[in-house]
Amino acid sequence: MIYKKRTHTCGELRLADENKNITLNGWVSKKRDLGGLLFIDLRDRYGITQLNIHPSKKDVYDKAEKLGNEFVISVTGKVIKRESINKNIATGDIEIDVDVLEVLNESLVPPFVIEEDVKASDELRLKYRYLDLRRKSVTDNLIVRSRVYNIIHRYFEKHNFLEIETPILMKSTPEGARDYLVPSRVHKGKFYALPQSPQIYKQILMLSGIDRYVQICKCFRDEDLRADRQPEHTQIDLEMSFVTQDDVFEIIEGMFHAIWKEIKNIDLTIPFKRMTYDEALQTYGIDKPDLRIKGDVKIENITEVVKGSEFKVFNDVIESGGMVAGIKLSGQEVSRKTIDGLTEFIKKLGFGGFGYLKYNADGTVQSPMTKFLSEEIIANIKKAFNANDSDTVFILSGEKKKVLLALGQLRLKLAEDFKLRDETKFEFVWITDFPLFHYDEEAKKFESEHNIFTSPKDEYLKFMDSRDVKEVESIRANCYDIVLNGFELASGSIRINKPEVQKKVFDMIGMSDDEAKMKFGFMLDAYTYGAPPHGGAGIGLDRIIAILCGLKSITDTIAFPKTLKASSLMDECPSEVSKEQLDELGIEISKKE
RNA sequence: GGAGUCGUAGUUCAGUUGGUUAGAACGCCUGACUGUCACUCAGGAGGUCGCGAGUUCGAGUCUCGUCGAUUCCGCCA
Repeated sequence: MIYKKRTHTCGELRLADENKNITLNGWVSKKRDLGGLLFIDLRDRYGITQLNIHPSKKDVYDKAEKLGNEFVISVTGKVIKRESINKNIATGDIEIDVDVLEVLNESLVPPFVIEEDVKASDELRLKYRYLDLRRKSVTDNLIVRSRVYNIIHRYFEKHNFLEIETPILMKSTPEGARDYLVPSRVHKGKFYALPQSPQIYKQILMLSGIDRYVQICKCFRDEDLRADRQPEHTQIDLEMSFVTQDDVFEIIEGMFHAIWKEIKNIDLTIPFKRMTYDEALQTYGIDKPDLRIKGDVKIENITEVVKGSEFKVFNDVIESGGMVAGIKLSGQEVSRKTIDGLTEFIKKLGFGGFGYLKYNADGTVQSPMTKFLSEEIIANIKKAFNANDSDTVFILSGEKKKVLLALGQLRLKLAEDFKLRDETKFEFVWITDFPLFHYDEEAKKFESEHNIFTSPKDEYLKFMDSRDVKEVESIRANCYDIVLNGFELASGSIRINKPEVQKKVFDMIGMSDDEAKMKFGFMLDAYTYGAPPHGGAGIGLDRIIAILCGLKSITDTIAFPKTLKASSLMDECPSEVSKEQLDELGIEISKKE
């Protein structure tokens, strides 16, 4: 096909280009026919330029009148200054006085109008994703994503990392999430798994002396989805040898600094804040605290303060080893209606309700608990929270962890309802020292909190042979997360590199030698040939892009996302396959009852 | 696996207590219009009310099932 190729893009021309003879290629975005005078907005991914079709050029005008939206055209003409300028678009000072118009392709009427303020449902947008991607707001996300890839590649290259691809077809391991399986034709009845992450490969690369590895890779998990969970997501995967936790932190902090500098022109403060898991839980009631929340909205343990009160609810809880704790809301008007709403919220979390103390501006105290609590205790609670008049304190009592988690949720709810988040901030924080194991009451056994290669901190090695729940659950790991604005962005650990420690972990979670050998034999073998100390992390790229683009969901950071039922509405996958294909694989589909 | 919400014109939605011919806006088509940029104005076409049963004299509306989208819990790093 021969046509006039563009000399400029649709976002490029300015008043300085006046009188230039140029050619543009693009899509008809909008036609405004004033009868005799015809304007066309021509769109490409760079922007929009207005075309002016003058009736004196009859053949051009006749052609232009027949154009529909989304027709692909090539126009040649002169850049002229507009009579009435449009301040809303970058090219708004000029327009093109069109001399030649070629239709490169026609278009059906699109199922929805392609405009920034799109009215179509998500379902329709996904079905016609190619049309949705013509919208600037979606394209812009992909542009940010592309730039971030580029920054990452450059950053790790500069720091001497090797970018190494690991297999997409790998061995299925039943630990962690459910695997996506791929049947083998050559080995009928056997299956590959798609990687949940390249964890095992990257650790093996460390044994190979690769020393610094990075990869931007796809990870697959066949689990039920949520708004911000896709069946395949992208991870910045890295691993380093001869390092401590601090070395890993430094590299990752540098990466975030580089990304924020280049994309947002923001100088992030590094090193990031650090907080242990226990501190996060006790202060914020969650392992991914949102530190953008203004005011002193923290959890205070007031078990000791209310000891010896007349209040039976508190006394029962304290007697059974529980806790009384609360959070403070500063300087907000708390109405009866607010209390009712919050009570409803707390009930959903499995509590009967909560107590509250409203310290009024006039010095009086409003609370359903005044008749049970002495003036002294009420004053001491105020002191414990460092509360002022016009502050409100919400109090929960019960089993310790349950109270903390509920107050954590209440904190987020208050932040939402009273708009306490400073949306301009990027609050990074490392959460460290996670527990290594937890006891599963149902299965009656210990389970790994993180992946099974995470190393225990040296000072807890003494508990690795214990089976006392308290002792085992007290073991802390060389394990860390990066949390940004309440979202977990990255997770990693210093790995176990001594076979005898690894064996203790397997023992703890009840995995026999035979079982371990079957599942990870090759890996355990590898670790007997001189494994260097090493550690790393996996960083969620989709979520980083979502935050950089101000999106709530990761869907629009991905060119072709899937729905919550893991299907793609555009190409209609997954789909059935032919009997021949199944026969080749030796697979039969069992009939549903 | 469980719970909730939604599904009506090409699109986004309205549709009263179950009652005559299912409406609006945008889009689309036709016509008019020389400075629009959400152009304006006049006219027109366009419906398997997701699908399948049931209740009823009568179902877009009520019930059950099913499919799809979506939100949450379980699950998942």
